[in-house]
Order: sequence, then C-alpha cells, then structure tokens
Amino acid sequence: MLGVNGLTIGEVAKQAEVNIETLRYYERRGILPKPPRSRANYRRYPETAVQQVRFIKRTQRLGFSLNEISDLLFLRKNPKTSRAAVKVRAEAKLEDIEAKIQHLKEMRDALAHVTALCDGKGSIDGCPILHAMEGE
Amino acid sequence: MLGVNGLTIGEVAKQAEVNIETLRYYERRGILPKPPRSRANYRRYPETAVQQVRFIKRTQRLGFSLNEISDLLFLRKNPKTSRAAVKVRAEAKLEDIEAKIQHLKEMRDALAHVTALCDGKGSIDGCPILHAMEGE
DNA sequence: CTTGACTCCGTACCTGGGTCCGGAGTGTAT
DNA sequence: ATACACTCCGGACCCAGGTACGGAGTCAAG
Repeated sequence: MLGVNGLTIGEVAKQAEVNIETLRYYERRGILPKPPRSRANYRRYPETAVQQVRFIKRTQRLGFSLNEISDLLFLRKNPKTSRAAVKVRAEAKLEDIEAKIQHLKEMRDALAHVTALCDGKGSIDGCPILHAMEGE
Repeated sequence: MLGVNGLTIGEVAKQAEVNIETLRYYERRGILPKPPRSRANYRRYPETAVQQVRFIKRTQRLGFSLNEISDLLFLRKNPKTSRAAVKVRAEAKLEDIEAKIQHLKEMRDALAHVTALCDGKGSIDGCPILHAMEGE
C-alpha cells in the first residue's frame, strides 16, 4: 500500500545511503522539497528524490556547504539564471579550497620544521618541540 | 592594588591577544591553570600566564586541538615523559594534516574538472556543472 | 489480534572553540 | 561620592551538519 506510489522515507534513506533523520533535516532546511503525504501522513517520495539526495551528497563532497547547495538549487529552479552564475560559484569554491590547502601546507611546514628539531631521545625536559612551541 | 602582584584577567587577555572569555574558557577546560584569587575573588595571574596562553595559541596554529594541547601539557607536567612521546604526537599530527591536504586536493581536482566543462555561456538549462553534479 | 518494523513529531543533544548576556560586586579617578 | 571601567558567575547562544529520544500512530504478516 505504502510503496505503491512513492517511496517511504526509509526506502529513500537506504537507496541514497543516508540516515532517515538526515532526510527530515534536509526537508526542514528547505534543501529537499516536501513530499506529498499518504492518508496516514507518511511521506511518499517520488523516485527522483533519491537522485536529489545523491546530488546533495555529491556536491557536499565537492566542498559546498548545505547553504551553498541551497543557493545552487535555487539558481537551478530559476530558468532565467545564466550558466555563468553557477560557474562563478564553482570558481569561488575552488579558490576557497585552494586557500585551505595553502593554509594547511603552511601548518604542515611549520610543524615539520619543529618536529625535525627532535631526535626523540631523552626526557621531556628541554624537549626541542615543546621549546619551539613556547618560544617566539 | 590589583596589578601590584599578579595580572588581572583583562591584562592577560590584552597581552596574549585573546578575549577575556577565552581565558575563562581555557580555565574551565583545565587547559590553563586556575590562578590564585584576590580578596575580592579576582583572578591574579602570574606573569607566566601570558606565555602559557601564547603557547596554546601557537600550538593551535600548528594544527592541534585543545584536547591535544591538554594532552601535551599533561605530558610536560610529568618529568618521566620521554621526548619520544612528544615526537610521536607531532608526527601523528603531521600525518593528519597531510591527509587533510590530500582530501582537499581530491576535492579541488574533482571540482576543477567539473568547472572546466562549462564555458559560462547560455542559460542554466543544461548547465554542464550542475549536470555533472547530478549524474554519476 | 498481536507482534515487530516502520513512521510521525518536536526537541534535545553532539563536537569544537569559543562568545555573549545580565545582574551584582569592586576598583579607581576625579 | 559618584561615575565609569573592570570583574565575577552560570548559562545561553553561535556555527555546521547532523543524530538521538520518546511517545504515539500505522502497516503487514502470521
């Protein structure tokens, strides 16, 4: 009866490999459209819902936040949007990611520098790593 | 009267360039030792407190979380600790950071790939970036 | 007709690193 | 002495992205 037309939330969750709670959360966030309800008030999702959730998850893996994904979905809904609008966002995100990489590389280099000071021998007293963290 | 022996929380905050609330937070977390109190129950920090806070901030900038910093401080307090214990943690953190960099690079490459598909011309309908996010 | 699995909802909780609030007490300069 | 800055405290709030809880209703099978 339930599955006849529309997927239950559990079915969508399983197929899209997310938690049921995640689907309800996305709905609250307005990032997943509210599906119609059965007589007993159960959500009955169209088949496309699974694809929509996968889109969200894939886009997240590209580094976009849920707010940014909302924004992208909003653009997509509006036929007057230009492709340039999407491209601008993609390029901005690329720069974000690049900046994070640079930041992590700086941390890595600084930490590698400090780590190299220590031969790992002796007691903690005078430990060159801690010393470097303490000093200027 | 107050400044005569010991720094007030505001003085430490200013010198260490952190918020007063941050100092109280670190104290709650047990990462900054509880200073003695004045008659009126005001914290009177020793001069070394500023250095301690700077240590925390510097170590954070190297990528350590406050929990990891607690752990490091705990090691430091114990004279039986070997330098190797510190070095092990530094190297583990280095690997953490390296893994984060790799992850971000994968995101960057995937996103760059997708972004390159689009010449930025035309309407959003059929946008190759969104199309790539939707498809497998 | 009962059992077990599923769903409903609102709300609270989680991690991490703080930041802010508000009322009360204190320190100090004029 | 009074104005103004500083400090005290517990608890609430912030960001993100969920996850968990618990009581009630519902569905399908035996």
